[in-house]
Amino acid sequence: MKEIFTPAGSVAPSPAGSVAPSPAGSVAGSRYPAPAPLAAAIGPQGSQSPHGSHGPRASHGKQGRQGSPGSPKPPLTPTTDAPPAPAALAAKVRTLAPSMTRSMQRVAEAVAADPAGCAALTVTGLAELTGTSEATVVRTARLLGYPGYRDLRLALAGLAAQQQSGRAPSVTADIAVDDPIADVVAKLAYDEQQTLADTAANLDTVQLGAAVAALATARRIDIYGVGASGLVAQDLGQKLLRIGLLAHAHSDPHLAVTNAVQLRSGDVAIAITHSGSTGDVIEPLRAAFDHGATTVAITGRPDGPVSQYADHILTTSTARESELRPAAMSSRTSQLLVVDCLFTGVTQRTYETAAPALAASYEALAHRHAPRTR
Amino acid sequence: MKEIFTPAGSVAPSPAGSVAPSPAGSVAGSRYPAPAPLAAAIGPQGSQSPHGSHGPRASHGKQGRQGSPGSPKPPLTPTTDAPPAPAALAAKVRTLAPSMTRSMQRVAEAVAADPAGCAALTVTGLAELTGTSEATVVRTARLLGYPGYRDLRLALAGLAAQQQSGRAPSVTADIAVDDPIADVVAKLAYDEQQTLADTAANLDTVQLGAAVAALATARRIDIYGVGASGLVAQDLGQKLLRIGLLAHAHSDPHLAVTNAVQLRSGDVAIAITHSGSTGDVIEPLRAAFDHGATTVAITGRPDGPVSQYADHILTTSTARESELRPAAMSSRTSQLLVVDCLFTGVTQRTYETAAPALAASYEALAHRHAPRTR
DNA sequence: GAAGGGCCGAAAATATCTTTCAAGTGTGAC
DNA sequence: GTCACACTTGAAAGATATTTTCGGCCCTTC
Repeated sequence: MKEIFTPAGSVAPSPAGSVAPSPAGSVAGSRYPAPAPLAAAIGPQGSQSPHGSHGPRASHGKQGRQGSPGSPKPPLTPTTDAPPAPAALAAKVRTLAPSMTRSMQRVAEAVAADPAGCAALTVTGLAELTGTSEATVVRTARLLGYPGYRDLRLALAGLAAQQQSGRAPSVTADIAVDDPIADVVAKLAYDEQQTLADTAANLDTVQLGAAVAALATARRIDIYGVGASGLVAQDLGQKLLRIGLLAHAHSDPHLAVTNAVQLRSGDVAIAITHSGSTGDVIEPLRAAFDHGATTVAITGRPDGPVSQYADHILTTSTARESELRPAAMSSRTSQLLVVDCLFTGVTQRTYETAAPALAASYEALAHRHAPRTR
Repeated sequence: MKEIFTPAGSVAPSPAGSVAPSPAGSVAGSRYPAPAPLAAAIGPQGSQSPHGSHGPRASHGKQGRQGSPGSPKPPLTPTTDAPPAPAALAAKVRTLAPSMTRSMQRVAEAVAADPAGCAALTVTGLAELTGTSEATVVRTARLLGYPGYRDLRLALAGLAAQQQSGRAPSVTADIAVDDPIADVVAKLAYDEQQTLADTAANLDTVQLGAAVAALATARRIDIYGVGASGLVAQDLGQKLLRIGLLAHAHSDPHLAVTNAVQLRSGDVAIAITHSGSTGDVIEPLRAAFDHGATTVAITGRPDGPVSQYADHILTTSTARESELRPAAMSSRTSQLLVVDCLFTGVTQRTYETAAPALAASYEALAHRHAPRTR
């Protein structure tokens, strides 16, 4: 049942077809036959939205009324320019201000000054705030080119979201001791995103491809890592085991070395070390290297000692660190991305055997979860 | 419900009086004190939700025992749906999807697939499009954390505007078996970045703060996790140990339970499980809960069984998954971010002791690195 | 100073959203 | 296999919000 959502993205393009099996879907369209050209032009998102299907942005059935030529009502609505106000709302307010009455100006002013705040208000609320009436608010919305206040409000919400997202990257500062917890979350997330981007940008895909090729055909795989990198090593080991490869992550340096000397050509050894100079990891890699195994280093210091014994070097990124943000944090993020790339690449290469293995391991775990609660 | 706007209205200082006097000229809105009060007014709207509809359902098994001592937060509802989602709506849909009914899933799917299009629809229109009823649409909006459909629609409009504004996450295609390795790297990195953003956006900072407070003063900390989550548990354990806390990550369920019964008030137990229903993790948490320890759950299913025994629930994000991108991958990324936040928060709180401890552990490792080659 | 035109807001009318309630549906117990 | 139960669902009633109507007031013009 959950799989409904996995393909959601792909199914999306045809909402009417996939989502609404019932013929009722057409009702909306039939009820509001032909939105006046004005409405079509006004639709805030209407122009870009690829979903022409539910075009019936059924705001009001009487839209057609406005289209009637020679409407008795004087030029309340300047049908001349009615483009949706995307972000140029403030400019539009200024442009149209002269043609506005006093009350309308008050409304327009409030809207331009605080889109986000106004978006949270109902027509009554905005009327009270500006000391005017609902009717005036609606008139202002019309003047600004929207069918009604409802649509203006929607546009306002969009504008507010844009504005807010614009000043999002203001949290790039370092984490301070007295940062509120919300800032900590934002900064950590931002930093890790940055680390990921850096890593992806700097990762040598040729080296990666070579490492993947070696892993895919390896008879046996040993992975070395200690400390924080040890967990990454175990993560990789777990993953490779799941797709049927004979992988083992060593955290004990002595055992790692004694196992490394068993390796030979056709085997693969992977060392994970951020500093590139962790003796406990280099030693087993060297042993493996000397015995003819293909060796891979995942390190943040490609110029470090570990590279001497590595056939393929995968570079992880080094983010700025601080007292409240130890290097282990970003290096781990970076290493895990590399590990994921390795795993995915190998899975691709060995899809015939990996897919069933993955399915089997998933199956095997199912019974360990208590029955769903819903 | 009308009282929502009363604050806004009353806060606005004598609307007619202050706003009216100057009829002419500049549209400058500096005069309006509106922004702050208005923005503030949005908050209550969400949390205050007049109808305690969620309340009865999720009566978690906490017998009156509230959070840890010194927890600064008032007795708020234990449910996590406090904030009106910003832009992480797709993630929220994924997280909550399993707990939805079929009809609600259809609605959620439509919303996630085409925010812009749905924002243009009334509740009736969306109901017809998805072949459901208005009631279902409203229920879905509630489940997603909004007071009603109206607010969901507003958020949708904002989301649509953001997407269109540029940073459109267009290339969200799934990883295919025949993707070149460079694409794999790019897609994985992008997905993980997305996961981080989602997690950060949906993380309940109140719960997080409470968990941090509990950890900072804990006499002893036990962490439970198996499988992929086991590595995350160990990561957290390692980190906390480094700043001088008595933390231990258990991967053996039996030992975990036998240790859990040793815990008592003032201790903290943390369970990490993506599914929220991993028996091997729930059992020790329950034992700890029953013995009076403060319990924390880090899970992707806040409505899962594990939450019954959790004083504080930290929700991780659920990214879309596929054959080449197992759930374990994104859940791990998300969990690690939460863990990092916990760690950093605790470090802040215990800076006096944590800083020297960190320095000492760094020092202790120095000699294990071979001399740099640079 | 009076007449006319247009702005404005109160309230009615309409649309939209929310809640209630009873029927339908699947599930598990016996 | 049948029954009872709980849950889901949509239709319709009820509440709110938006739009329209209409008449009073102010300002301009002669």
